[in-house]
Amino acid sequence: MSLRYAILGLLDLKPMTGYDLKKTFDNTARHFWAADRSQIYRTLGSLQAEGLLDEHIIAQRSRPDRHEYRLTEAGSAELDSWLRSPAPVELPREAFLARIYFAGRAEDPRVVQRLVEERRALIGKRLDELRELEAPRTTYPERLRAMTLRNGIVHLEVELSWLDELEEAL
Amino acid sequence: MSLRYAILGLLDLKPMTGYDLKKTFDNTARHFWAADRSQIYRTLGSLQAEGLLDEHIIAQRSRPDRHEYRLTEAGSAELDSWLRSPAPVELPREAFLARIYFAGRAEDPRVVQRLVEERRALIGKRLDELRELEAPRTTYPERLRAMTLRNGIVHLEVELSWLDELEEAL
DNA sequence: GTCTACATGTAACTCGTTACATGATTAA
DNA sequence: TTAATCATGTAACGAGTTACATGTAGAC
Repeated sequence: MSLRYAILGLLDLKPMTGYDLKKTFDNTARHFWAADRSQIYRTLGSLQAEGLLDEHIIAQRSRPDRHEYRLTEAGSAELDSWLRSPAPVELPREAFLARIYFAGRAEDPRVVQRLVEERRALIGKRLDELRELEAPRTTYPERLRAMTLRNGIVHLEVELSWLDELEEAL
Repeated sequence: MSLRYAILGLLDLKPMTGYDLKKTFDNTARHFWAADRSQIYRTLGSLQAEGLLDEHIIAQRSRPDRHEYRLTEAGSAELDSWLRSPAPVELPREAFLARIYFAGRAEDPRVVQRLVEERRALIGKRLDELRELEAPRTTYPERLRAMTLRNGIVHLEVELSWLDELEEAL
């Protein structure tokens, strides 16, 4: 359950509302974590119930109130201990590779060709998106964040060259 | 829900029991799909209820009966239509990258160093495991399957070189 | 007049994980 | 005698998705 920690981490950078968090995930953290709005609100509720976040409500005219959250001391300690704990092994679940693995039963090679073309377009689009996220890398935290983006980029690049290899191998 | 289709795909290659499927996922499909035993049994039940699988029970002496499943016509058609349908976009959830992204708040650089070392060991081990799965690539279906393995290998390799880059960048 | 941004959430469902439960055979 | 392999599953929980529900302000 890393969404908890991703939220703590983002709120450590800057106090925010659920709405702001959703935008931040979509805009600047999308290369390593996808978060659903409904799950963000739910998780904010439980983090607050555990005393890891403080909420304060800011009234606005002609707009819904902002419910802004910030880390408590306990939240900050929880984030630290997570950072120092070993990262769990991720288990692969790649629906695209699953299709390729089983595509041999379709004798028509166009089945694979279509999958490959769709994939190439999708990956290319993602690559463009990530390249637009380029951020400064002067301070240490900035360099770390930039390197996670670099991670996404190198994986997408290698995926594209693997797609070329796949087409040649057929 | 691709586990359904991964199971249909594997049973198309060869009729099997839940137990056999678990071994097959762990031994030969682990580079693209991780499957849990309890979920395999549950999914076999629902696929059979939908008429996509036939079960036949083989009695054994001094061992539990084998419940062997094979594709029905409907199951075979379902697998085909999945192969031809566009693959959904995968949403990233990388707990390791999340740690790196937020690790800047720990001023001690050893926090990152330890994460990197653990990661390098883990990725290296996975790479060795995948390299041992090397399979024939003479027929068309074999070549496709071999290429999915190749996909796992190139991603692990690029991850290792990114780890080097990360250490240098700090 | 239509779309986007702002801002909140709940309910129901599906998918995946962990823990529980059983028991014989064979190889080291 | 201990561990691995064979073989079945259920119950409860946790994580993630989809659909539902509401309303204003400002830009084009």
